[in-house]
Amino acid sequence: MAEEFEKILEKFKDTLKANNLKYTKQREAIVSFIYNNKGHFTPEEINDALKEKHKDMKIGIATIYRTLALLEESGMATSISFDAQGKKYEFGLKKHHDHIVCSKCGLIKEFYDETIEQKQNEIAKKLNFILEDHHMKLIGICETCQKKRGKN
Amino acid sequence: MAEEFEKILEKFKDTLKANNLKYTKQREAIVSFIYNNKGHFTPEEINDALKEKHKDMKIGIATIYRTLALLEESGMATSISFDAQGKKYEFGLKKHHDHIVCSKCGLIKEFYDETIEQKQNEIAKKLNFILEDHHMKLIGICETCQKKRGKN
DNA sequence: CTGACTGCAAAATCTTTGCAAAGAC
DNA sequence: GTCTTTGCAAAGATTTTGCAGTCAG
Repeated sequence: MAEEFEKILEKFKDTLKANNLKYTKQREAIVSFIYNNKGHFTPEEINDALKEKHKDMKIGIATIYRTLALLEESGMATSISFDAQGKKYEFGLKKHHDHIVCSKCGLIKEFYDETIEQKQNEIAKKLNFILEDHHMKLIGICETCQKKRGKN
Repeated sequence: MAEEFEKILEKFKDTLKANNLKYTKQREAIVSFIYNNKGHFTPEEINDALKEKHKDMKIGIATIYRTLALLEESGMATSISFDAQGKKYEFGLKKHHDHIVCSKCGLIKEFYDETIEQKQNEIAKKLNFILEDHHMKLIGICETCQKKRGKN
């Protein structure tokens, strides 16, 4: 696992170098945070977490946005808005997966289904699209919220 | 088709009545626009279109937002953000469907696939969620953009 | 009439940008 | 040294809210 992160970092450095960009503490911290906290964050959450974690390092929300945009452009992270209002994104370095979100508590779980992936390809072909990517989000009520129903 | 719209309007009026809300020109115009222009709009696009279409009627962006929220709450319309940055929503009164979006020109096509729908139910069950809804978005390059590749 | 609705403009959010200082190479 | 990055604060963009007048029931 540790070596996987090394590979990620290498790829990140290569991308930077290839584009005449610089490797900075802040950028490393952001990539590292995203990698090590596989989850779903808003830019602000990342900002707060890094401020907390690296008290010595200066970090600003603008840098988060800029780095996130950079990562997304280079395909190393993806953003998905889970809620039209809430503006919650996912930035992840993981391999492909889809999401199911609890409409009560916001819990997000991930899954992967081969059948669906194949079907998606068929559909794209039928509609004459070259498929590049996809996002799927299921919305439901999670186990916990089913039990304590009546609340929220 | 015309009678379908009548039914929609009836349902809308019923919902309003049931909640002690009023049936106004503005609300009708918005519902009507959404119904008759089955497509994908930003609130601002709806606002502009209505200003253009009903020059006599006053309409403000706040009303659009308020009505859209109302429609969404009552399940008569849904919003999906197609782009984390772009904040583009869909508000539709149609029956369920999913989307494929062209990454070059933004063209949106719709589709429906029974196999995927079934799989989604299975997945939700396996993860102990009660499935309520889902959104799926495929991203690719449409036929037109494939032909004029090199551009953007 | 009464209470909900509307437009407007101001406020609240969220994201991007300009700029001078700091840092990577 | 040179050119990119950074943080900050200001600017933009998007969405929500407060309010007094207007309108539906």
